[in-house]
Amino acid sequence: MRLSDAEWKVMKAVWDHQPSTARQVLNSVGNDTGWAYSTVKTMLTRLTDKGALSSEMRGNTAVYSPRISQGDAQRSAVRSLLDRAFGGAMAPMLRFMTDGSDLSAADRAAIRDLLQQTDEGAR
Amino acid sequence: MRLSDAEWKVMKAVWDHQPSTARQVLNSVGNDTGWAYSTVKTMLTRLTDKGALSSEMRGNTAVYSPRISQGDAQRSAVRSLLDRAFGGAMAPMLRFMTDGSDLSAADRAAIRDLLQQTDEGAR
DNA sequence: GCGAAGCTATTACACTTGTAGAAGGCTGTC
DNA sequence: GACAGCCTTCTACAAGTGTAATAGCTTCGC
Repeated sequence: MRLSDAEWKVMKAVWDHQPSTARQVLNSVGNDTGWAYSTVKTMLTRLTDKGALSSEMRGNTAVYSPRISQGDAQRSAVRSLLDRAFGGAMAPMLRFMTDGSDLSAADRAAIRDLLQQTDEGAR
Repeated sequence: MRLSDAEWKVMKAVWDHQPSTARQVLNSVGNDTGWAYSTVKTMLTRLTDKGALSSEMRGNTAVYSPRISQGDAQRSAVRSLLDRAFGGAMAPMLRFMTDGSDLSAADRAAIRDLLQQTDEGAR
């Protein structure tokens, strides 16, 4: 399951608050994105068609629930980046995560040590 | 600089062998992709327009060189995934990399320990 | 019961991406 | 010097993405 940028934003809103109506999603992401209601609705429809969400009518209003977990989506996004940009090799990707990151210097040093061990182990 | 799937494949070929002609790129990726020559050429033109490659005519043949380093492209791809799918938080992303990965069990355990420290540090 | 407000479904349109064919220009070889 | 082969540039087209307007149905408050 491949999610586009806009789809990620919508999915996050639904993961955070399940189930959600279109209105609720708009309230959640609207400030950030400036989207129109109908934009959100289109996204929700497309995500439902893709199988990422399920929808159920409650009265005359559709409520949407995730059909895939955030964890699965994240896992497959990482996997896909790994394959696309790093030839599937985990270690080099970790290495890039340790530069200029949000981790503390100590954390970064620790990761770096870990990677060195990985390298030595592979040799 | 955002690279699409196909663009990544082309860029990797050029990074591996600089500078490269369209024919060389095709030889490098053609087996894998089954692309036509003109497909590669289109990609190279688009990448040049985007500023990811520079091109220079050598005789009647264009040779392409990277204008951005593989490292920079990787870094920005990681950054972008981090923002899109993990709200910019490094630790959760690392956590997903430690499940079902190519790293050895020992490596994964080590990363897990590291993350635990990160969590405690943040508390 | 009627109007406002909210909901749905349909349609649209520009841009990006993947993929390539076609037409026309050089060049090396016989 | 003509033809094969390789190169370039132009054009195309379907699918996916971002973004939304619009039209018509429902419902709640007065």
